[in-house]
Amino acid sequence: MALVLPLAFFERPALELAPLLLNKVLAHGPRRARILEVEAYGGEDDPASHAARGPTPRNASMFGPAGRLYVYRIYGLHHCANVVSGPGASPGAVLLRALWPLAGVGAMRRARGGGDERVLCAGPGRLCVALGLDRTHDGADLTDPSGPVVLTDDGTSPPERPLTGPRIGITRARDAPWRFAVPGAVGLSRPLAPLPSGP
DNA sequence: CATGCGATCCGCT
DNA sequence: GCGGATCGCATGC
Repeated sequence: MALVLPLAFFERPALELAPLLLNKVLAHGPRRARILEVEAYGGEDDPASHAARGPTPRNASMFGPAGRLYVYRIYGLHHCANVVSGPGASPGAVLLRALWPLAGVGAMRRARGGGDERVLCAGPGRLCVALGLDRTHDGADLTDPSGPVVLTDDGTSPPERPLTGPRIGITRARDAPWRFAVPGAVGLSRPLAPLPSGP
């Protein structure tokens, strides 16, 4: 039984929220997919974040309440979807980088013009096409059960030891290991090695 | 007002 | 591996 996550769940900084989003389920109508890979983006303190230089019409959602979607267009053609973090209206968001298709796979494949199950949602731009997310969903309230897009918990816990590594494709703050992924997951946007040491 | 370039994907080489 | 597609914003004249 899948429960829509409450606002309180999102009321934490992006870096803290990011690993907790792993294994949660994003639903857009009949299309549902499990979160496999994310990246945290902060506020003024994070030079790689869209929020680093203050609010604009494009990134306004990052400066609003937590638990909303922040969807933006990149390179003129692709969309990227983020979960806005908290607390309150402090800027920050978690970029969704890869999902695993759970339901509505036919619709996803149609939207993307075919493709292997493992590739449908493997990448920030791809998952937006597969789930049918674009700028019109910017600001959508993920905690509203009657809204178009919701984030649910189907009882699968986040991994105790998520894979971590540097964020992809950025030019500033390249060293910060703010990318998180489910260990052993098939269908990541790019490979992510486990930490070299462990108990 | 002009320019540059970015949290990307795909097809061809 | 490389380049093309192509939008919105930030920056600098």
